[in-house]
Amino acid sequence: MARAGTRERLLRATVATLASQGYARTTARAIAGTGRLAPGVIYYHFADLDDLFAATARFTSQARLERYRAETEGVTSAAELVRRLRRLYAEDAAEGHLAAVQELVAAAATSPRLADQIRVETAAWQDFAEAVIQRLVAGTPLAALAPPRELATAAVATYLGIEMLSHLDPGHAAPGPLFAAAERAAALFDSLRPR
Amino acid sequence: MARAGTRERLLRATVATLASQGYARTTARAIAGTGRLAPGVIYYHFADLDDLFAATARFTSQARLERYRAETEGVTSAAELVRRLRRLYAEDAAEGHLAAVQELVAAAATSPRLADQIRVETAAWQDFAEAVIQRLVAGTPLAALAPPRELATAAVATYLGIEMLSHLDPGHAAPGPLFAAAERAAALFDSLRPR
Amino acid sequence: MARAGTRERLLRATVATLASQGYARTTARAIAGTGRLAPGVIYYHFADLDDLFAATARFTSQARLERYRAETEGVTSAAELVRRLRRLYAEDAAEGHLAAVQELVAAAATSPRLADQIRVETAAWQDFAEAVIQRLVAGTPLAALAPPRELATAAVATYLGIEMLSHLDPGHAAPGPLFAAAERAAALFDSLRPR
Amino acid sequence: MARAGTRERLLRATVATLASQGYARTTARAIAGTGRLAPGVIYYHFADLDDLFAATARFTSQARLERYRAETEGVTSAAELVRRLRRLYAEDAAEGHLAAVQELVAAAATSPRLADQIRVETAAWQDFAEAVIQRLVAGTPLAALAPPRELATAAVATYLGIEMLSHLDPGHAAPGPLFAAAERAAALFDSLRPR
DNA sequence: TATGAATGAGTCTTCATTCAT
DNA sequence: CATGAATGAAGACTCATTCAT
Repeated sequence: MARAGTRERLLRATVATLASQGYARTTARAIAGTGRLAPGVIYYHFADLDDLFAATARFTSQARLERYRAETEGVTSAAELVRRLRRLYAEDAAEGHLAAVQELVAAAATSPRLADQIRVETAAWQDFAEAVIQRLVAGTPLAALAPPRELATAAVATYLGIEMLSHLDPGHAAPGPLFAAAERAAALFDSLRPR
Repeated sequence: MARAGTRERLLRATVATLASQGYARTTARAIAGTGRLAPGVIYYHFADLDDLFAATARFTSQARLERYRAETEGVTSAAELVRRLRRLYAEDAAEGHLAAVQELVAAAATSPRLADQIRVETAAWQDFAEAVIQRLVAGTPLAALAPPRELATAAVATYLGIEMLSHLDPGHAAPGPLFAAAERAAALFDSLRPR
Repeated sequence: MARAGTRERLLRATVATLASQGYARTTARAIAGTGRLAPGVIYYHFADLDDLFAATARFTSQARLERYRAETEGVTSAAELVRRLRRLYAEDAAEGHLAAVQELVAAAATSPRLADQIRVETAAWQDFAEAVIQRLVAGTPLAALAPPRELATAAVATYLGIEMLSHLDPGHAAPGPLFAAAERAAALFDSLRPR
Repeated sequence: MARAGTRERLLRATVATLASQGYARTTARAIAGTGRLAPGVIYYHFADLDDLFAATARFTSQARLERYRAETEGVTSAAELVRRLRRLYAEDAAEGHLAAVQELVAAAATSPRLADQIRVETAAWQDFAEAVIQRLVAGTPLAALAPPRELATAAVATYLGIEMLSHLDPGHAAPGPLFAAAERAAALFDSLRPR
């Protein structure tokens, strides 16, 4: 029963378990429990846990990247961009996407296979960030002093780092003031920009 | 004499093992092996592994913070600051400090005790970053649009995020261009600053 | 048509898998894989794996015994007999018959059902061996000092034992010199025999 | 407690379990149960089950070979030799030595490591058998028609094969008549021998 | 204090078997 | 008849922790 879709159920269960329990407790049993499946199914669809983790990295990263692309398409104002990112970040936090990614990055320390997959995904995110930054910065003096590629790397790093910090905090209070400050800076940036 | 020595040997062995093997493989046996000690000793100096990890977080964080304070004392030029941070970051990478911290943060997902300790340590780092930023930004227009507390949070987040990214990369190539770009931006910032 | 075909394909696949992978790795999936069938079919033709193993023992034993009977029919010279056995043994080795039987005997330790079947088969082989020996020994002094029934048991035991030894040897070198020595002894025996 | 000797207890428990349950049921849990030990100890003394099996092959083979050497030392009469072997075989059967070896040989199909060890042991037994045969046959016409090395191989093969057959038989009746027939043949051989 | 053997719970993984299609 | 996804019970192995020495 529920023949089709088991694979995706496993992927979603893995994201949810990583986000709520952390990597060390994301065992085969825990994942199966979250998805209300028998532990054995995992090995019917994936070679081993490593394989499942790599597939999960790909799955969750691509789904979110799709969403980020759709939401930021055509945005040219920095302030508007920050507002959209704030909403997307809230979605990420709610769905556990960022928390899961962070755990996967930690798990990658033990698994070269997973590290490879995550490198591929972060590269896609850096490309995305670079394209967005390019759109904003083109024709401004900022372009000269801060090359888009490096800004993109810093942006992805900061995004991940903020999630790390906010997960240590029971109130998850960190991102709020940060986005607020970013919005003020973005508004200033927009006002200085030539049209 | 040997008493104090064993405790510290355990702490150093834990940092080294976390950095080289990752959290999941930092077992009691692995730590003891790194420090050339019997696994049993751990329980003479620490209540359990959780306790050892919390103590390690404190130990390595405070030692590095001490060093960062000493190296950045009295620096008022942004460019000089970036140059010093670059050297300190290289030290961190060599000693495995940042890698160990990153693994501890991941481990904190499973251990509230460890999460508490790490929250204390990151707060200390944010205070330090805030003080340094205050020194640089005081009396410049930047102070208005980017409040030092938020900048400090962003700085710590970025530092941790960069380590995450660079650990995924076999060549650990990420930080180089980033520091170079930061140095150029810092020089520009210095030139715009009133004396 | 396809009905009978599938059953026999399963039997052949079981022999091949036993010979190449050993009993412990002759799983339902492995057998199905060898025969390019779905694992589920096994249970349409056999009650369970035990039943399949018992049927395989019967199948391969009877097919080979048929062949041994045909090839040794009418042979009265010991030397000629050894030459024929040597060829038959080479066939067994090539087809994996003996290797499969050896694995089935080991598996019989766990399954009384299979042990029963194998006992039936080895009894048939001892009867065959006894008949052949009877033909050779009749009217010679050997008949007195070595009763055919015991010689037959020893012959079957040695055959199985040689296969065990030769399977341990990567070069499978054991049987060659043994058959050569047996041929010399058989020639001597023939020369001493009254006509 | 019982600090020393745990290793040997494991080896003896492995022999006993192999003999009574067969290879497929000689699990870590079963071995530990037989030796009244926790399953975990196995991995404190051996790398894995493969390692334990290889060590068991060596242990039981060498202990028995020692005994065979002592019991056959100085025996020059074939009839006396067969009588001694009969007693030794009865010991083997009682202690499960031969049954264990047979299961180990079957297990070797899956483990190259174990196959290597068993090859070493069977070689030692063939050397032993060759030396004994040499003593008996020296100076008789048999030496010419049946080279000792090949006779030794055949003897070891037959010994293993008899054990296989007798294990299939619930009454273990096979060896009795065989040894009786061998004794008669040996007496005849002795009477024909020059002194 | 220090050692290292021992324990037992828990992890990943495999596999015979069933069953909806 | 055939398929192949799903189940659940083991199995091998690891590891934090304890404890006699």
